[in-house]
Amino acid sequence: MFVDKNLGTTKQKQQKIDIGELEQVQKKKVKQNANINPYTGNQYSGDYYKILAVRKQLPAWDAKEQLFMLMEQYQVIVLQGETGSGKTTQIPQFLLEKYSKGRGIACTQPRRVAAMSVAKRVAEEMDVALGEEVGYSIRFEEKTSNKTILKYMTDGMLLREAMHDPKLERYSVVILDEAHERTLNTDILFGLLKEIMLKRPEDLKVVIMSATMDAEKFQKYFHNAPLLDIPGRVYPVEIFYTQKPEKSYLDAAISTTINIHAYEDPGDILVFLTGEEEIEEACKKITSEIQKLGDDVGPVRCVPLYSTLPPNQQQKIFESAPQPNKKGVQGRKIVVATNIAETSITIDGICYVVDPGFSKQKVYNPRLRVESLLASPISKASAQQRAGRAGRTRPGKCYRLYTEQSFNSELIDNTYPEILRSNLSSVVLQLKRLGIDDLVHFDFMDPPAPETLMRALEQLYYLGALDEEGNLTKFGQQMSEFPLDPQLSKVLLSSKDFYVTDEILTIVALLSVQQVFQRPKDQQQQADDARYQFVHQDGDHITFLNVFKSFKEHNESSDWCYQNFINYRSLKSADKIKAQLRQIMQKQQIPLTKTDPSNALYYTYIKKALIAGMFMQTAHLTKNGAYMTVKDSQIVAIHPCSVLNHKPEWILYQEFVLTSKNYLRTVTDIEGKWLYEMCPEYFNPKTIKNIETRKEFEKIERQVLEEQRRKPDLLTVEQIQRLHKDVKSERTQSISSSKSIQK
DNA sequence: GAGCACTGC
Repeated sequence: MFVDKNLGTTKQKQQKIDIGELEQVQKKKVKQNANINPYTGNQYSGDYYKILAVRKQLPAWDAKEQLFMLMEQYQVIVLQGETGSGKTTQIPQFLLEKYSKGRGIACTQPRRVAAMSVAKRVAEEMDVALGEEVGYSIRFEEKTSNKTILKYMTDGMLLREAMHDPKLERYSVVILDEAHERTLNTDILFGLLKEIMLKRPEDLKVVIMSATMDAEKFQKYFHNAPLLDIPGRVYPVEIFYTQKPEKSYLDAAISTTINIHAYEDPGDILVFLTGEEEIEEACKKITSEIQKLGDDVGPVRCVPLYSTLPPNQQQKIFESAPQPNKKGVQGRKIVVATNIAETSITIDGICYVVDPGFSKQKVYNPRLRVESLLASPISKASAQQRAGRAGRTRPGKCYRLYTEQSFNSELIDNTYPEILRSNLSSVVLQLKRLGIDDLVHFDFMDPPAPETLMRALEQLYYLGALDEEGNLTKFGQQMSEFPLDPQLSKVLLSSKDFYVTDEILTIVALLSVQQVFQRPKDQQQQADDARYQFVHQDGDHITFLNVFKSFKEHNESSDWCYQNFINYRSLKSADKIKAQLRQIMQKQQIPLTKTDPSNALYYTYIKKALIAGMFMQTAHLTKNGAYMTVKDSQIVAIHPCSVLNHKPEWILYQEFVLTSKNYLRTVTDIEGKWLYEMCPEYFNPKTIKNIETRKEFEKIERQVLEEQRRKPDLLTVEQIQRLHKDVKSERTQSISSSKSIQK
């Protein structure tokens, strides 16, 4: 039972006692009749005993007594177990026997599917209905009830809960699973739980569960917590290295794969590459090269696997190897995948792994405020994980396309945790919201660079989420309620001042999903033609809005999407996100306001609302025809995928991508004057490095001052309000604050 | 006229 934190103390005590008594009664019952499920009071089904017999074979069962012993003595323990040990399914069930008095047990997972599928499995094992005693909680789907005592959830979800239940009082045990993955959310939870444990020494236990690497680091971080080691159940994997470094890992991967196919025993192959383009090329080459070998080698089914592949194509990796050829030579399945096959998707029957040693990784440059993707060498832990994929069903082999020496001396032990590779404005806002004021002294397992934290604080200050002292403002608190980048939260909260909440909800939702437009390689022209009908000359943001409106007019038809090269899944998910965001707006009593699309200023309002949050991401066209970002003076170009076919003097951009050049992706035509009017402090000409841009702002400054002298009361937001006499005028906080800035 | 690893609220 998850205790509602709003319950009065007496009531809470009362409830706990009741449950305690209930358990006593249940225990007696169990003694009387071992066939009764203590959680439901029903008789166990036949399946229960069958599953129980299998469960008892899992290595986790041998550790049960030791687990209880350690839990008795310590508040936090580290549990290390390989795949196949049963830790994710069994440990939480063991803990239910002792630690669910009056409160629940939470077990976090980095991914939604894992939370869902594990919950389903455990409900079966416990012989209860999913969503009753055992449930799960992920974004858009809460499958729990007031009976739920064990809840699997995404780490992000637990963090959300912490915002409204700062001591996580609903839980008696919190288990952080897959801790070695070091997701952003898990890392924040580490620090948070460390603080909460101090406040709840008697009634909170914490279990950190991880694969083999890193256990020592976790132990040390949690005040030398004890380690419980559970052996895995995996088959040995033989590792091979190359004698010399390879010139091209792609070529080497292809030829190694062909050699395995030609000379090794039957068994499927998994090849790791870095991205879509490489994977498609490799699949094509492998297939054609093997065909050239004729009937002496077996037929192959070579399938690509990456996340942006549509689900029906992803399913192909589960199809079996082709039938033997006419000479009777066995067929083989070859999966060529990104890192998605390292953690997220498990394919049975893989016996050979080809590991070139690279993956695309996010890197963050705080000085340029740019996140980019870079193909980089993997870590030892990652290489180990990849090799392990060959030993899930029988002994396997792993071919590493680098030398043993480079494995030992060049690969780092563990991939840098995400928190060291990301823009942290969202994280900082969350921490502030969780009541952590002193970020510099917050106990991060790996503290981010001070410059990254400074950048985040600075950005949040400019957005109005923090005051001069770095304290969370009321506005910042509102921003933190949204599952969005702080900049987009600001856009959304500002949209009501410009009477375009619905339009902005749509745009923000679409910006949160990937790939609105499809552009298959063999139909690029058709895709571009189809896209043309949605194009709005002001740019990509409003073009997105047009797509969504059209999608709705066509009753969310998937056929219509297919015919128009629109990603149906993305739009459906944007629709869900939009509903969730609208709900959060309503919950915070932000008025939903609107403008008639025929109003001459309709698009101006939309663009001004975008500027309200995105003003830090703007660029100015210089005389030589190149764009320069307004504040950092970086030379940039509009990405060719943008619908903008002219070069406006000022643009707002959503994303800065560093590939062959500095590109701005998702771009909209704006006016320099609006920038100055809306954020005069930020665009004060004295702060602008580039001379041309500075001179422009000086011109604008003079112009605006002149206008204000003539009509001292004229304010942008008020102008708008006058046009909306029908809408009840409401002096909100942000209107008055933008007024005070302008004076 | 270029190209998006993977998650998540």
